Amino acid sequence: MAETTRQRQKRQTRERILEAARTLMAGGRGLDSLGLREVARESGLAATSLYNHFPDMDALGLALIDSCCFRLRSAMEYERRSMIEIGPARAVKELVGRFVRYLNDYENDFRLLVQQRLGSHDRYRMRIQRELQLLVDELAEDVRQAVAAQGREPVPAEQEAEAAIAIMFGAGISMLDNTVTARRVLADHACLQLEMMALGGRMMAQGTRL
Amino acid sequence: MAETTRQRQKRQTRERILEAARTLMAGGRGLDSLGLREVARESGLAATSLYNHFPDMDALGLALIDSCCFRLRSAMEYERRSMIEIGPARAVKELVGRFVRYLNDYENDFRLLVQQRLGSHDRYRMRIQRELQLLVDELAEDVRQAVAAQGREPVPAEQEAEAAIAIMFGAGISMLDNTVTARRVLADHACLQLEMMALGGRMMAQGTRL
DNA sequence: TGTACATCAGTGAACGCGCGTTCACTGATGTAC
DNA sequence: TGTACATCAGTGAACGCGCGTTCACTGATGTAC
Repeated sequence: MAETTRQRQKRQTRERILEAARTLMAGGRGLDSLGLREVARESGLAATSLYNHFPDMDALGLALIDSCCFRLRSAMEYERRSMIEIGPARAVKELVGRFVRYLNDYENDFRLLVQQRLGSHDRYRMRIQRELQLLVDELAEDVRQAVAAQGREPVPAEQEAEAAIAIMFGAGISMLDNTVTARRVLADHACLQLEMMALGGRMMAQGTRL
Repeated sequence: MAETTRQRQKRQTRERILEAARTLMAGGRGLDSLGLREVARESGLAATSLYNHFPDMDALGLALIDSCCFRLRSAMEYERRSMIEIGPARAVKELVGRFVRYLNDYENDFRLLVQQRLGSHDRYRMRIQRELQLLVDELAEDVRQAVAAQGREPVPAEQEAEAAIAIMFGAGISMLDNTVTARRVLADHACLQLEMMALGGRMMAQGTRL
């Protein structure tokens, strides 16, 4: 059944509210400091109207986080298949490049996710942790497939993926307070670090230890 | 000149205020949600008394962060010298072990630092970033010295250190929401990841690339 | 050592303000006949 | 197609509450003579 006028308008208003919240957080402000009246004002609505879309402020926050999770996944999942074929060196560059692009496009998303990953709100935290775990799992699977496709010894893929995400997120956090030029340097560093990690994984696969 | 009674009492009160703030944040609450009256109540003081110790709430927050930075550095700097002598495998274990101990002892410190690292308050953020950079620099120096002491090729120490801190902090964040048993597993993973990183560094020092 | 004065940590009342949420309402949109 | 009724997104007034900060004040501690 097609969407009625009313349903469409409601959906659009809901999106306007979320967009307003996003706008307000653009300057680096935290989700915690976001006020209901403030969001309403930015949306061009009466404060009380927000209750027609979200039962309370927590629900609004969760909706925001959900949309951030969705966009992070969309951005990072793009063209996973081709990653396996291009070889490890280019795959690392591609992975970091994708992440940097995500960061440029959705800087505030990233900030929100990392902030709330350690926030005081349990549901927010768990939602984000789950999302990050999915990211790690998928990356690990990619690594496994790529290594298998090359006929190499199986590497500790899960560990590599976990470390890779940690390294990229760490670099991402540093990037936030830096200029575009400095960001490029940080991205190069992240590439190098991921490369080291991959090389180390190969060594381990061959039984070498420190 | 010895401390007068008044000076001692003032210092003690100040410490009581900071301690109260710490206590209130113990449940995982953020610095942002901390109220002046709340801290005063927990300290057993009138709300207005806090102004005798801090010009405003921001200053209180900065003092808290300062003390957290100090304790992080103290905890991680302990016995740096011996790290160089015990060899890389044990050094990695020692490093992670030290970090886990820090996390157990000062869980709320860590939470505060990581939260405010991306907070909206510029001075807080810069203070913490500076502290983390010091940590990276020192670790890099240790790596360099250890490698030199072993007569190995110089490795990309700065990169290894940066990645190592990212990996440990990432693991630390995951640990916060986990049981003691799960924390041990996460610590083992971090050790493995650091080891991979070190092995990869050696490969690179020999000119190997992906 | 005793006295007179200065300092200043701590207090309680008061300020204006925005917070999240509730409520009864309006009026456009949707629906049943 | 027209009419009568139901739904429900959006509104404005009002709620109690705690926020950070100011101010004039008290009384113990410190200091100069």
